[in-house]
Amino acid sequence: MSVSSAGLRARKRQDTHARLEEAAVALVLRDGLEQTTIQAICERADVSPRTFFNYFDCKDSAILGMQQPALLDEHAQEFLRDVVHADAITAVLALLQSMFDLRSARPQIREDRLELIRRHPQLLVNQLAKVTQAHGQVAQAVQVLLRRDPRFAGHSDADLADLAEFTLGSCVVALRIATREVVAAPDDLDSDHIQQRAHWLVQQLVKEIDA
Amino acid sequence: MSVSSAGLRARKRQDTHARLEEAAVALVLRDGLEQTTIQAICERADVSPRTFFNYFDCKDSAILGMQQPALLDEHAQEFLRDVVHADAITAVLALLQSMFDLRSARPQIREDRLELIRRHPQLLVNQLAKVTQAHGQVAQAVQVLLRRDPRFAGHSDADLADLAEFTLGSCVVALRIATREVVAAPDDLDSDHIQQRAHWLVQQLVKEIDA
DNA sequence: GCTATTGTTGCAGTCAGTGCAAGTTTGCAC
DNA sequence: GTGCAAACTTGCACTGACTGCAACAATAGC
Repeated sequence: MSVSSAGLRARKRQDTHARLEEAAVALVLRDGLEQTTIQAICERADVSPRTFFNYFDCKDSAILGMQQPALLDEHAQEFLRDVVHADAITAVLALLQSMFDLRSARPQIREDRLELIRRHPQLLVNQLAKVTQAHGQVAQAVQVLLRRDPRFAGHSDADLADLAEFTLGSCVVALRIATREVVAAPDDLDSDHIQQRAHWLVQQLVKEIDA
Repeated sequence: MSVSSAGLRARKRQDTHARLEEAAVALVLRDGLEQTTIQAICERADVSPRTFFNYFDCKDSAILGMQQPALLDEHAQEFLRDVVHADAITAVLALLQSMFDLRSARPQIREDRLELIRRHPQLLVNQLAKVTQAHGQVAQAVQVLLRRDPRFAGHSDADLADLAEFTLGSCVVALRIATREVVAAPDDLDSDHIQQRAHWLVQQLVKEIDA
């Protein structure tokens, strides 16, 4: 079962996907976020502008290599079904990192993406915001996770739903800030560092509340 | 100093502003969010489409009556400079509510807005997200607030900046969820209820972290 | 090879949002 | 009230994201 046995169609799809990602990253790095049009990306990737939207739902998704929203839902349910973590925060942070994994791409693309995040923090804000919006399916997966925790046994479904959404939202914010911070210091790029920093942020929040 | 003494120019501006808000709310309520175009809003408000952008930066802002982002910054600094609250979370929640005050409009508009939030939760997500993005000035105001708290005296500026942004982000999420929840139960519409609910969410988050 | 499925593309179109320049209205000082 | 400067409105032309549709091309599986 070598890679080439995956079928011609599937390989072409992967290839086009990769070319679009590469083109998006390279052009935005060279010309800037606003200056790069989808049309330009398509020319470089040698596909029709219309085809672009068969692979990504918007420009930002191509730049950061995010999957389509619908796929995020499935991924979330699958991920949280099995994994057992120390606490819900850790589990959700891990989920988010697995959705939006800066390590997954080829080294060159990865380095370029980090630079793009440095130059355009807005990218991270916009893309991570999508996780929150994604039909609430992700939040629902978190709710299932919380229900397994005996400390939340007494809560109503409505309370648990709100709390799940809030947990997800807060983790998104923490991960965004932590990523930006850690990315700014190139030597420290490490998913564990990002996670630690995000976790630290949540812990500090505790201190603000009961004064 | 009656209202009419405010100058003709200022009064006309207020009037146009109000007409645009009314038109946006009425049309979205009647036709739906996607179906309502800026052009239609302008026709109803009897102004040119080009003029719309002298008052709002996008469609959603008109629908919910949000001020321009630049004004939000000033407001935040002013608000947090004087007010002293029990804790930072409470202060930030109060700030956000003052920025985005569902009570401020005329009764009819207000009721319609609540219905629109019920029908299109996305409105709240998108608009409150802007607060986070607004040039970081709002986050900076929160940082000043945190620095006044002796419990955070030992932190570096970088830590404090991150923590301020995280605090702001979490409060935005909490307020969004709490607003949607409270708005869904029409009898309970009360800013205090929203604030209590948001505060409760943050408190619950604490319980998730140290398992 | 034949056929159903899947992917690509061009086309035509809607709509948000921007810059510019010309025209109009208001504020204000004299 | 005259005249000038500032603020506001408007039309125009434009860019660019994004969508639906229908024709065409390529692949998979038999």
